[in-house]
Amino acid sequence: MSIKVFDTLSNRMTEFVPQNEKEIKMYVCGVTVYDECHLGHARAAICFDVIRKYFEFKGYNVNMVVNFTDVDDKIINRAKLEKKDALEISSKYIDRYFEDMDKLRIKRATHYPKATEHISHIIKFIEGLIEKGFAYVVDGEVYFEVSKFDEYGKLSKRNFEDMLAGARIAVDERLKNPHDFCLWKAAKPGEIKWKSPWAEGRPGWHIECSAMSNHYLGDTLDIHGGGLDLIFPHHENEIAQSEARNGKPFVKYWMHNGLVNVNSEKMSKSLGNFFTISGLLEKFSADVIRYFILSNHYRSPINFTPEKMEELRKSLATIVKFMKKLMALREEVVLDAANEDMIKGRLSEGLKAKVCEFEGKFNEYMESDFNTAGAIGSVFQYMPVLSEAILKENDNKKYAAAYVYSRYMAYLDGLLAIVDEDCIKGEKSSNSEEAANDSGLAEKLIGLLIKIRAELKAEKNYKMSDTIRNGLKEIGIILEDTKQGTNFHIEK
RNA sequence: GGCGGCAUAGCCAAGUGGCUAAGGCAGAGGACUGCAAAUCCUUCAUCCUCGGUUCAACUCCGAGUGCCGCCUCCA
Repeated sequence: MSIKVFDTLSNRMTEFVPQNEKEIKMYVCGVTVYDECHLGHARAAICFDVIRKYFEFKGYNVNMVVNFTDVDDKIINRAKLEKKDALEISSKYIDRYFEDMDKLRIKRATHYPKATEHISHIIKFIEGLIEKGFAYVVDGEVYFEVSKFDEYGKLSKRNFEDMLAGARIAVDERLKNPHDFCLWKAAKPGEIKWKSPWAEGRPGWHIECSAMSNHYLGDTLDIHGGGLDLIFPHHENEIAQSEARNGKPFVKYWMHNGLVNVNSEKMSKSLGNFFTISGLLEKFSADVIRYFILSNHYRSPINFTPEKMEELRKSLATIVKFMKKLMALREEVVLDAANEDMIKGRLSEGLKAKVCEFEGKFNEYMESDFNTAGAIGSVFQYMPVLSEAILKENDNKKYAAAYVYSRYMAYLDGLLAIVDEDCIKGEKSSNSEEAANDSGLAEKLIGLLIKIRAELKAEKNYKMSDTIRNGLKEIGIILEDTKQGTNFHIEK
């Protein structure tokens, strides 16, 4: 089955066909590195991480480029404020970016180009635009002449009259048209600057993406991604620059992720409802944050509330418990390339058909414009179905469990990264018996209390045994009686 | 003012021109338990309003209402 993607330019769902059969050229707008990354950045990163991984899962080789805007007004302002060099600021936040993204289990892109490291490409690109008559020089600065590019507005679906009606742009008398945008900006005294055929200065915002995508991926990209809020003016301007210069379609498929709201309001610094990734990671695991993002369709707006996160945490715990159950059932059997045929040979056709059904459904959702929410739904749908099927396997239960475990993990860990295999293995040790052997003093004490309580229970002294259980609960230790004994876990 | 999007159970959230409208959380009932917890099983919607197209619409079209985003830097 082919993959269908929603393309912002044509405003339609279309079948995905890359230019080269097996290689995908993908460019996603990264961040301007003047501050910490927030939940909105996380959403874009997670969405395109999964999209990229899914293409790879389908056998494509993805050449993914994510840029850093490491010079612009905001960075310069911040540098002035902190009395530092602009590049000091940007490199600090680039480091922070990678810290956050690594924690969120974002697979590294193929390239992370920085604007400041491609000044010569940018200048060359601007020169090309001037030569072709799409750009003009004013006082050492260069502007793109929007009226020269007939298709300007095709991505954001606007025209000049509509845009002038909005009239919230400051009119610069030097410009031929108020919508002309800056390609090269002259430096003010003391600002970071580079030599150019015009005044000493720095590139405008939009030009870096055109120049760097061209440098790494060529004239036409298969996919260009970014947040919905970048459609205008950023992506509109990129199209104008790239198509004006190269005379070819810039992008085959434009993909835009929806924005994040907080308590139904737009998340923004001015409203103060702003969540940084590092701040969120103190309260919620990376798995839950990813699960939050992926349980909505990537193009829809998504609303963040702490209550919802709690709800999702419980929901995700259900999946984790299922995986732990499989882990126990499979005993020591681990499916790998060497034993896969042997294991499959032992399983009934019925079980294999159910797994196949699940995978078919999961993939059907993913192939339909990366519907992760639907795909996750199918994960839940098949948990009881597969549980039952495994129990029917009689002597081969452990092989059945190993098989299902490996199939589920391919999606949950490998693709969506909402369940961490290490976490499943690690949490196994919250068993009281193991805890008693543990060197931790607290755990030894809990083990002792559990032992005392077991004796009280044997004497039917429920009043005292409940006192112990309730007392532990008050300090966040939850006891659970099972046939094998009492387990405990610590409530976060 | 211009452009675009959304409206599905108590809440969150997929989806489809006709077949049982996924799934999660919460709730209800049951099993298990000394009682709990956890777990398992069962159960819980006719899809904003009004028109139209159609043999058939929640799904397509039109109007209305409501919410949201973009039009200025923004993932």
